[in-house]
Amino acid sequence: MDRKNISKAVIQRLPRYYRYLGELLEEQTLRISSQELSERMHVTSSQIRQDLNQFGGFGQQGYGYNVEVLYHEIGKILGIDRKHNMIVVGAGNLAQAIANYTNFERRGFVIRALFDRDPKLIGRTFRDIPVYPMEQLETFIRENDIHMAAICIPKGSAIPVAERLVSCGIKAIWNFAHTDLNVPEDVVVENVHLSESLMRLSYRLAGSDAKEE
Amino acid sequence: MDRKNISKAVIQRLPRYYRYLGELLEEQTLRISSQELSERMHVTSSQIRQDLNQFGGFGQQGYGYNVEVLYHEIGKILGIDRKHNMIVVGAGNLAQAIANYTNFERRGFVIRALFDRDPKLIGRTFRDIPVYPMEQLETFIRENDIHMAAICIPKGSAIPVAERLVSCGIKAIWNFAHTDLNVPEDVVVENVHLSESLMRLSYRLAGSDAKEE
DNA sequence: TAGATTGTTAATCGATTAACAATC
DNA sequence: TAGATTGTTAATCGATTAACAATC
Repeated sequence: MDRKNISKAVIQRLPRYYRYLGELLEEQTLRISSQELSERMHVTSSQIRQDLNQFGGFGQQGYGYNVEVLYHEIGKILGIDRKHNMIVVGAGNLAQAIANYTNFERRGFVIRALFDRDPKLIGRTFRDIPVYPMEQLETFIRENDIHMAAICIPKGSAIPVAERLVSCGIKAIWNFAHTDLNVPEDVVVENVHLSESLMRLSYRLAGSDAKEE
Repeated sequence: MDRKNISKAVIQRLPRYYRYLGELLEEQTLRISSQELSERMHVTSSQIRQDLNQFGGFGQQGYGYNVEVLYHEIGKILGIDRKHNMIVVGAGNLAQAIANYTNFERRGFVIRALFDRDPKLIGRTFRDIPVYPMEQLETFIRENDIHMAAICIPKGSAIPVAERLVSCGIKAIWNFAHTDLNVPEDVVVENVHLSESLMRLSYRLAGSDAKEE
């Protein structure tokens, strides 16, 4: 499957399909048509069929899609059919929130350690996940088959930390620091810029006020 | 200014412009051309000019843009020239992270209270922000001019909580629960679905592996 | 004035939707 | 077989980029 030409817009939507299919699975729904799913998700059925067909013909004419099959196929596409060993740089509130959230682990994302420079945090554990000093970052990554890292530290140190992560082979960075990272082509970065998200909300709030008047 | 026809793509980029202009301001840069800014931000200069012109002619031919003026203009557009009173529903790790992050307040987003149903959390404070019981939600919102709320609770209770928020006049919801909310037209929702963000990272990681081979 | 750079129109590119033949 | 619904092509719509006249 050549993923190079899958558009960003489709990838953006893929996890949402996965979530809705998971809900259908819990409701023990066996099959669903693009039409029914489109009503639930508030998107067009055309888009659903178009999106899914980027990856293969998962449906069946006259029947629709088998919920369980489609759920697992999308899971495979998203790479959550395998285990991902992760670390989190930073051990503050946000890092703790991520460490304590058990659902990531259910999806195959296993957090092996947190790293912080604060001596008060080093040695503590969250759900049995230990906090180590920053000095041990590289060694731990190399010795524990880690290939994903979350950055949950203030923006000032995020860029040098990203460089350290890249230098010891990390290929995917989940970046919560309020800055853009500059990484080599073969490293992927997913930014979660919360301030920007909040500003977009505030923009739209201002806009909806204006329209009311 | 008619905001109805501003495209989603532009709004998505607006806070990022704001961030870069803030950095330029800190560096005491007085003026910047769309060309220079495009190199810093890795977007086309054409897009920058096109985007900014949706809101007005902030630049000057032959000169470029005055950094300070543009910074404040975008701030106004984003609605961060005024104060927004917020509450956070939930007082767990994620809510604490949000409460402790002082930068939101610097942008005008003032968190007035957290709400939780856990008696162990009620009465605690984070940066002087108190945690109240869920029963006081409506009264507090009505009496303290709150018009934004963050939802940081498990998905099971997110939908009824959103309904309670809407019923007492909340017009903007920052939703961290892993579910979609169904709200009236005049209420805006900004979703932060962390699991989905992580899955997109994992998808791209898998894709970059494939390309290497 | 000459040079620089915006604002804006036109051209291109990509994404979404509509339509329908294929097929279960 | 008849009905339903996909997979896929074509049409539409929107967003990005290129180009350049306007203008500081």
